[in-house]
Amino acid sequence: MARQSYPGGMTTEVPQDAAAQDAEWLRLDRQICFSLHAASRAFNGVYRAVLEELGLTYPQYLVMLVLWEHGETPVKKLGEHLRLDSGTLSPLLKRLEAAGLVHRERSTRDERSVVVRPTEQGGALRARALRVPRRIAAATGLTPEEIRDLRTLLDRLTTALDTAAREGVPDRG
Amino acid sequence: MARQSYPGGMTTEVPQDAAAQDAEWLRLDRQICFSLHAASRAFNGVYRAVLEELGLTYPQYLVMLVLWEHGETPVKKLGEHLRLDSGTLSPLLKRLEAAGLVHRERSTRDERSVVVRPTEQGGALRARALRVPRRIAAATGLTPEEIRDLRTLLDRLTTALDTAAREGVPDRG
DNA sequence: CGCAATCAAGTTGTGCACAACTAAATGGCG
DNA sequence: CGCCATTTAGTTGTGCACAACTTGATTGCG
Repeated sequence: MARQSYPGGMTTEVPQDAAAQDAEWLRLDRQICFSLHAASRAFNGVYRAVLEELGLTYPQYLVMLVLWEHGETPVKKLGEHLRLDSGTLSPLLKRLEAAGLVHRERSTRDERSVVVRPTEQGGALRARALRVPRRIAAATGLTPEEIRDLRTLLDRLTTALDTAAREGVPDRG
Repeated sequence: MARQSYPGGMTTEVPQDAAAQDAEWLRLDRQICFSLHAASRAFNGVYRAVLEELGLTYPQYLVMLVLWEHGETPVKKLGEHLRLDSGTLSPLLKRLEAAGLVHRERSTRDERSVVVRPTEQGGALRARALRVPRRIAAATGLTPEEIRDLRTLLDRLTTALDTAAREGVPDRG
């Protein structure tokens, strides 16, 4: 997995003309950075438009998707599903609760835990959300196969990146 | 481009058992949503770790990449390159200026425009940034071919999504 | 010319992401 | 039992994204 060959036939071994190669890498990095960043925000923008009529933001929609699929869920579990910590979830859930879509209640079995469940209104929203995914898929202009490929690639990417982040990113291969 | 067939052999024509299909789509949407959202944040996390020693955030790095490649650039142009508006760029540039990395000056030719250029210190930072892309690429665990494929897919995605966002996302195909 | 439309940057307000921290409950161990 | 490490939510502070708005400069047209 390590030791791959790269653009100029270069390997992760110490190259001879590192400076010139580095400059080229900087250009490539700019491109991939931009692509990913732009795609992420473009996706966000389409979801924003589609979710507007539901009164949900994109992260709020993700939370509701989990609740619709699994029902009553502790904040901790929500965080694991979504890879979000309480610093993000607490205020988000507070807003969902203020909107009357979810109910939060401290567990009696373990009073550290807070259990979140959709309210009746929150459950009813699912019916209106059902047509969202089709519209998003249409907006991507990708075939189902391409969507699947993209997802596979993204999941591999996430796993690798998370591992790298945990173990530290080496300066040289 | 429109009118694609989907999972159950369904087309964008009015389907017969829309409800059951919709429920399945909701599950798929949860998956692709999560994948993209997670990948985006995982990428961000790795950049955060690598850029920490440069004292840059990820968006600040993107700005510096543009400035290193093109030199003196008006805020407007920066925004076009990065697809960011002044509401994001103004405070970001203010922080970069406070850090001594860029200089901002109102153009004398057109006093609406503000021109940004790297300071000497900002230019010097490029040397230290040169090794960043290699480390990121290593962290992805992807081959150069896969990186290229990913970029192609992401660019197509962004174009399609931006078009859909501009033209409005249809409820039914 | 004079004025309305346009344009660039900046400001304000809302929401998300995340690091660092606090507070309270729990569980294990001497 | 009593104490401490761990766990779970929540809070605080910083920075980004974006919509809506303000301000001031420029442009174009009657």
